[in-house]
Amino acid sequence: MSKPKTQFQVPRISDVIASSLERRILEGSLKPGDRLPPERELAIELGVSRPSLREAIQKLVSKGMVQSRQGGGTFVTDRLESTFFDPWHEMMGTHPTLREDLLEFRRMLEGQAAEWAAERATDADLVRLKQAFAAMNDAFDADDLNRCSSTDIAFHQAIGEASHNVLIGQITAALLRLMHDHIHVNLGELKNIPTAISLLKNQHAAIFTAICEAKPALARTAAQAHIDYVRASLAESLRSAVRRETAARRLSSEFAES
Amino acid sequence: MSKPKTQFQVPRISDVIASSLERRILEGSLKPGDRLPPERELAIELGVSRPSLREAIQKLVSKGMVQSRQGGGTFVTDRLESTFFDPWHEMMGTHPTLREDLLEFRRMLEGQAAEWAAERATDADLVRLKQAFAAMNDAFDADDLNRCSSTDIAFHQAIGEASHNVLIGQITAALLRLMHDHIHVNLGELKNIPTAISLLKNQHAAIFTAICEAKPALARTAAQAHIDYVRASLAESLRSAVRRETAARRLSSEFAES
DNA sequence: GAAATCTTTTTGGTCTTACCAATTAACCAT
DNA sequence: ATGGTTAATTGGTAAGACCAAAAAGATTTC
Repeated sequence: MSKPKTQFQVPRISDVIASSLERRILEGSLKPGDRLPPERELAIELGVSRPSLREAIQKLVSKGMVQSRQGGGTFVTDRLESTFFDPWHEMMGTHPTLREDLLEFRRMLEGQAAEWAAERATDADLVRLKQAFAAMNDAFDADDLNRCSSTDIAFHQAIGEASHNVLIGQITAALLRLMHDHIHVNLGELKNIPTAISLLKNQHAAIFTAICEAKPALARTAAQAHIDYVRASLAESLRSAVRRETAARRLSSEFAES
Repeated sequence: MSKPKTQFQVPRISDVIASSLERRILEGSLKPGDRLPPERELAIELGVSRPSLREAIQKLVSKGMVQSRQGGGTFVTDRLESTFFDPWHEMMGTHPTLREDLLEFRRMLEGQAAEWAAERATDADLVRLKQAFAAMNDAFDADDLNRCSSTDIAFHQAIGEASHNVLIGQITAALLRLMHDHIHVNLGELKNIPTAISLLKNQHAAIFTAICEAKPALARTAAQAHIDYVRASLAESLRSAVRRETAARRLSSEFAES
């Protein structure tokens, strides 16, 4: 009857699974929008039965971290975006100063991300970074605007993940998603400047090598210089565009292309 | 006509069961401390299979509304210390690294906020900052833990707004909201250290005067030193707390690490 | 007779298997 | 190519069995 012994609550296996998946999501290995492997595969991979895996998944569903559609799959919901950044999509269009704030914030965020990435990146991080870097260079060479913006985002996000700070990773991802189409437009503007492409490539390469060679201070200044250049070019590009008063037409036509 | 589109997500049966049980608990039909019927009986009574019932129960477990003991039964959580709702809250407790990441991120964020605030604060900003600063000092003197945490948040948020960057302001606010009760707990811990209160007041004062006197570099280092102190004190406080922990607690935290 | 110990029953925890339902991809006919 | 039908994929549910821990009951021991 008496049970004064401190009973170790043996962890439920569904709790272990839930924590494992939770950690994958937080660390970015499972990104918002991603689809989880099918339950049957995942159960085998984790070495547990499907009912146990389902219990774990239902825990995450009740937390709002994933959503399941019968026949479709189970998807990671992006909590940060919905929590923090939902109202900002529209603000982006209406409030022009937000752009400047965003670039300013990115200068700090990505500078810090690059610095920490140079300090903490694992071999796996460097592999991912190298792939993203190569893909981005290919896209720039191929002159494909869509691929340029998407690979550019992937590259910066890889840096954010390599910084090994959950908040840096998540917020970088959210901001980049937020800016997706803006980056697209910005790159279109920058292409009017002849030397812009090669300059951008050099800046990206500088960040990349600084991280690979584990030089934090260099990585930070390189990342900040990159943002500084983008900001300056954008300002210049906007000024000239406004002067010629043809920006609107060209922009809309480019938009229609995509 | 052939097939009506399933616009509305067909409710999972586990969700229906969970809602049903939840309702019984909230209505008082199942009081805190009560034991639920055995899973097998309950499954028959509800007309569902046991795995489905278990999925529902695990949802409630993850919400902190019930607790299960193998061989014992499933009980309605007696005290409403559940802390359910925001999943980030829970992660804050279960994932120790998130705490560290958050403090690391705040060091960058609030350092930058203080720097920019020192550069850009308007007279109106300084007035608000002064009010928040005075209120915080009053609260600390009055030894009122609730007012301490709320005024502390207000002070830091005022700095965020004085930085005149929308993203800094918004994210600072979001993170502070997220940390609200943790700040509360942290302050409680820090109060065990005799000199902590006066040290915190000095640090806040240093940030405040640096911003008022428009010394950006000083403001930044002051803000970062503040976070550094909090982080160090917390780590020390946690270490001594862990030393007092029982074997069971230590085991469960190790489980959470894995 | 009371307490400690052992055995049985209860009860949650997990696995296996099977089948249903919705979605998606593949395929084929036009 | 296009559109519709079919097949494969994938989550949703059910049933049965076995294990492990806890509680209840029976037995032994003093």
